[in-house]
Amino acid sequence: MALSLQPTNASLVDQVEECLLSHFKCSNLSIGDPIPNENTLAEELGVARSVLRECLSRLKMFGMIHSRPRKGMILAEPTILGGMKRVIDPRFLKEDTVLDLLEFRIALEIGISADIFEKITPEDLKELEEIVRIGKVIENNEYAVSSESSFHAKLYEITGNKTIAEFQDIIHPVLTYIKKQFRNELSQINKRLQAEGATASHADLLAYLKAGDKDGYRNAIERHFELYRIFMREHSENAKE
Amino acid sequence: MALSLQPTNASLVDQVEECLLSHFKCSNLSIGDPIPNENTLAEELGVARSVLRECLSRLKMFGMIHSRPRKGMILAEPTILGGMKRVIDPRFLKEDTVLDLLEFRIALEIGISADIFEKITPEDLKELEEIVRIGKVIENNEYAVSSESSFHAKLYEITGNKTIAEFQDIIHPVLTYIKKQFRNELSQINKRLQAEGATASHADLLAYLKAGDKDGYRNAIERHFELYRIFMREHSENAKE
DNA sequence: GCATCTTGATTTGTCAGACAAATCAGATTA
DNA sequence: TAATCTGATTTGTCTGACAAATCAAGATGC
Repeated sequence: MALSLQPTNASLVDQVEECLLSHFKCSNLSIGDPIPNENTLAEELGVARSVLRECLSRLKMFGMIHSRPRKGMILAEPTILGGMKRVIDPRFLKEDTVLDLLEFRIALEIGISADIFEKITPEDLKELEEIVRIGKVIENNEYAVSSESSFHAKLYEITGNKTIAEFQDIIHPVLTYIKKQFRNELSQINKRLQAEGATASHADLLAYLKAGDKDGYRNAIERHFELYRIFMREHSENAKE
Repeated sequence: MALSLQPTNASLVDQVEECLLSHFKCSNLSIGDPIPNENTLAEELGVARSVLRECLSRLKMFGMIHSRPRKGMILAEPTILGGMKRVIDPRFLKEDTVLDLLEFRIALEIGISADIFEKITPEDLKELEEIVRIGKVIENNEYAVSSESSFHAKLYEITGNKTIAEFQDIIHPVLTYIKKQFRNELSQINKRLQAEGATASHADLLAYLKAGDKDGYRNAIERHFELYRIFMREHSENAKE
């Protein structure tokens, strides 16, 4: 084991982090393998245990290292979005970033259309029907928000892709924030769209899913999000002035 | 300021992290605002400075806190994907996760089609042309990989969405890993697809972009990734057996 | 001989205190 | 008034200590 820090002007913790990560990458360690104890690592790196522990603490945040007293530390699979979850909060982010995330999320949901059609089962359709049914019953109610989110969460779940599903879950607070923060603008645009008959409800989406109409669905899901697309366009134009 | 830790069985650092984050969320602090110095914070939380520093170190990793000697610490906007960047490496991840990321990335790129058509400029088209031209010249060369990635990076850039562009950048090593790791399977599938004429090259995609043919582009981009879709399908079927 | 208990060692988790380096504010001096 | 010096403050790093948990092995009792 050759752990040596590159001389930079970065803090020791940053250097140690980089060194440890690259060491783990190169040393063919796999998940579950034990790693040396803190004193050994600190000594080999030539830093104090406190510095090493700050670095280990970062890695533990990602689930990349598990530690138990006396048992020592082992490598584990990092939860890719685990760290992100902590800092994604509209209160921490600039408006630009929040809108970027909205666009990100919409693009992702449109992009999974093909995956959905490939993997959807009759059971999934039943669940979606139930969600839509409940959503209609409690329309204009506070619970409509929960129905809204369960519908989309279910779509993500159908892909069978844990990372995508987790992403949708993490980004959820951003969406509720946007809906609340820009309620007036959104509602105005929505009225215009509904007057034109250019909207697509969950029921419409479900109908295309049941019919197996992939192209129909794809157009509908784009219409479903057209509200936000227009909002973002108008909002960025207003911001320019 | 009322910083109190909830009694749990989590480590002190985890508790402090949660407490600090929720405190920052609730206390209407905005970007650039100074936060108390380490000794004060540690005292108010009732923990040692080392524990607090482990927590601050985590937050610094996300760029959420900037600190300079003597000047103290200030709040900053976290870089959402900053932490992710460090741990996304195929060597750390299980195969399932790597394939999830591939699917994630493909879905995202398909999903941004509408955004691209909305925002693309003549200059963008010129750049894409140049990238495609270079890619053809050096076909079957090691530099083809670099052309491949610049083409897609450019597409992401056109969206004007920093978060999406950064995501593409971060996930890039995963793709090169997959191409290398599953070269044989991919090449077999590719031959079959090319025999059927079911592929779509960068030149094809560019042609649709230049023609402003949105539907054509969308179909082409799906064909462009069909190779990976088939691979994932076959791979997961093989894994079942 | 076997099961149980005790003891000691190891490792992480937490704490306390110290000093260096950088930087700022204010006093001092030319 | 301008430049310099001094001291204080804050982060960055180091050292040492102890508690708690756990495991291994030896000791003890039957």
